[in-house]
Amino acid sequence: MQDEATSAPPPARARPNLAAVAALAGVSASTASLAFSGAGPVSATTRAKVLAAAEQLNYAGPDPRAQSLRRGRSGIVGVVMEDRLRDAFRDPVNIAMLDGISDELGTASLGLLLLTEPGQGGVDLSIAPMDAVILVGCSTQLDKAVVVFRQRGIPVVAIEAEPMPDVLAIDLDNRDATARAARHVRQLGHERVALVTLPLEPSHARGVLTAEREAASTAYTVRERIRGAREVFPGVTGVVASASLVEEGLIAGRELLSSADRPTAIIAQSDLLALGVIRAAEERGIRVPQDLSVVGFDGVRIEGADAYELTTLVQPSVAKGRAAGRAIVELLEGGTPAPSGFRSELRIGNTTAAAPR
Amino acid sequence: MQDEATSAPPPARARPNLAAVAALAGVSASTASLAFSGAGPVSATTRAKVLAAAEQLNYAGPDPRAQSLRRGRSGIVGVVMEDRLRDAFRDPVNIAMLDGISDELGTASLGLLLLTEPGQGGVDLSIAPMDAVILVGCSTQLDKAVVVFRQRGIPVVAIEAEPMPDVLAIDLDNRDATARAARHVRQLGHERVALVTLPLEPSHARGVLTAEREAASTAYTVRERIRGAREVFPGVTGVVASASLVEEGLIAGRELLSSADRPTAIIAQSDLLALGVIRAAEERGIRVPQDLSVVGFDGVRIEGADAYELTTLVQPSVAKGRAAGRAIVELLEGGTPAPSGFRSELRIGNTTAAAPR
DNA sequence: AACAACTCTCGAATCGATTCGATCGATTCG
DNA sequence: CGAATCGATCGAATCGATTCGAGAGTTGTT
Repeated sequence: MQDEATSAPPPARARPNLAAVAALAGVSASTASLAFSGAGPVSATTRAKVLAAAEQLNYAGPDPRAQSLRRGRSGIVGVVMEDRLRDAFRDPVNIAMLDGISDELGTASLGLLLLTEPGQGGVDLSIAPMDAVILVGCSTQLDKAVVVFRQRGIPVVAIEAEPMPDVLAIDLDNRDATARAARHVRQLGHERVALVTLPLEPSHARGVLTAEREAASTAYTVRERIRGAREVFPGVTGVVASASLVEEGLIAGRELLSSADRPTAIIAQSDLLALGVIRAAEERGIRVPQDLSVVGFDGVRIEGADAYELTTLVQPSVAKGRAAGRAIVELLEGGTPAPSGFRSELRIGNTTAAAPR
Repeated sequence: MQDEATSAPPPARARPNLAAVAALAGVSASTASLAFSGAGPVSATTRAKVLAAAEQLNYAGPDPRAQSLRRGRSGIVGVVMEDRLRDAFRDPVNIAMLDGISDELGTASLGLLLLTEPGQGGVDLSIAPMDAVILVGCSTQLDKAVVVFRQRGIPVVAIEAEPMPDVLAIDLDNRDATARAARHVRQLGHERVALVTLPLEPSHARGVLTAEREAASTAYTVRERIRGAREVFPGVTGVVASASLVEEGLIAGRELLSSADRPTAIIAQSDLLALGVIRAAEERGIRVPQDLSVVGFDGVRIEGADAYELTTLVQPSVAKGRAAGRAIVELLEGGTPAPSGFRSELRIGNTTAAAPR
């Protein structure tokens, strides 16, 4: 690299392109393209010539980037998760959903680009070459990004998000389901009830669930579930966890169970949190369900929770993901899929019982 | 859509492009480009004019697909996982690694395209517009894909894979670490030892670990760990699990512990498998560690394993991922990062003890 | 006043492929 | 035997931006 620029730069063996292959094969670029894509009549001999030339030049096939531009499709679907990956993937419910998504996308030969909400230093959401986007439990903070998607004509599907114009919703009965669980608890005679919620803010701050925080929050699912609980226990409140983890449920449980008139029932917004609460109870010698009833959400199987069969709301996570993936595929094919809503089912286990007197 | 093709097709309001914006702003396309990218001197007034025109036309900014082609970069890094996502993400060790990867990639504004091995109906590995690829614990089945990557000049980093030319290796001391664990077991006086391995084949078939299967396998990590165990217990064998799951460890454990002269120590290839083995022991009233010693691999924290502190090989998963991500970034910047190797550390817990006599 | 230096803008080439319509021979049909 | 048909191939336009070198206009120096 230190010699002067000579008139003829060293061959530098640039990567071959379709034109080079075509030239070597003695055909036009259009024919060579046809030979690779198979979209058009090409004689067997010509195709063979082209492939031979490609081999000779060490050509790997049409450049995906150029194809993207020309076809206006990159074959990539963005999946935007609210949390840091490390948090999101720790909850089996998210994995199940992602699995559903990837299943459907894979069938349609679409790649899955993992993205996290902006402000976290990740990729600028609007800069990636995506054909469509799936928003997973995202806050309304994404408004700006959604506007860009709309401008670009990129279809957007949102799983459990605040309804937005031009965004196809895949919803879950968060509110109603929680209300059903709450009614179950009330029928058992509980009156002192507390919540353990998922994070309310992007900062994932722990702490008491205050009216201000609640009002300021943009976390749709969390608020819906709180509302559901309030339908049955109007003034109910509780604490906010910083992630859906057993460890976090433990911390929340300790806080709730340390007070003098501790609750007799705790409604947690995920099974992991619920399990943590149970651990906190065990620590203090509080028996579940005799002294404390605990309700979860999700209906995932958790290793190590063998002693209990959690009373929880079983949600169809994989189906949810699958519906989102399916919707994306239909949208990309020009169809107009209908929004869908999924129902959770209250599964009564052995972690809820009549209130102690 | 049913009317005849008229001479003048309806305006159809095509999405605006940079040229349209430039025209409206009364500047050239090149100037408009500069105004957006900021890579060149543009007067404030001109920039304002361009941005105003963009707003008026509802232009969302330069098309990422076109940028990819022109720049020769898409900003996307593929991460190829061996398993179905549902399996891969169930093991915290993989999540941790992915977290390390995404951390480094995010810092460099690179997107993370999740891919699975071919033959699973997913995206054709060589068809996605990627700038680089990370292979995670992949079998040598990927040879063909790697060839294509090389032809395309796409750098490849492989985590715990069979060494391949032109592929940067991020390695773990699987063999040596397992040997160390095995020595620990031998020092405790164990002689009847069995293995519970991770899947040997892409089919993820369960069953006995036979010499034939082993020889035919392309699962590098699994074989290395087996070899490590053999350094200490030359003829040792065992059973193959179909995934890294507690449930699978349970199945494997049942099989191993049902035989008349059951092993006094079991070396499992993951902590999840080890925990499953312990559960199998509990089922049969076999005490750990008094009657049975169990060793794991990974050093992950597992919910529900509180009763035991697993003797295991703690591996730096996040660091491994981070190293891979870092290497990718360097490679894309034209650097030549060195391959790296990570060491696992034997952490002795309370699941191993002197062999029963 | 002439020249250098600097700032801003533009034209044209380029990235690598796809695709539509036209062309050209060869075959088939009436 | 002329015309219609069909298959194979090619040319040229297009996708949407980036970038290099050149040119125009302005300011500063001696």
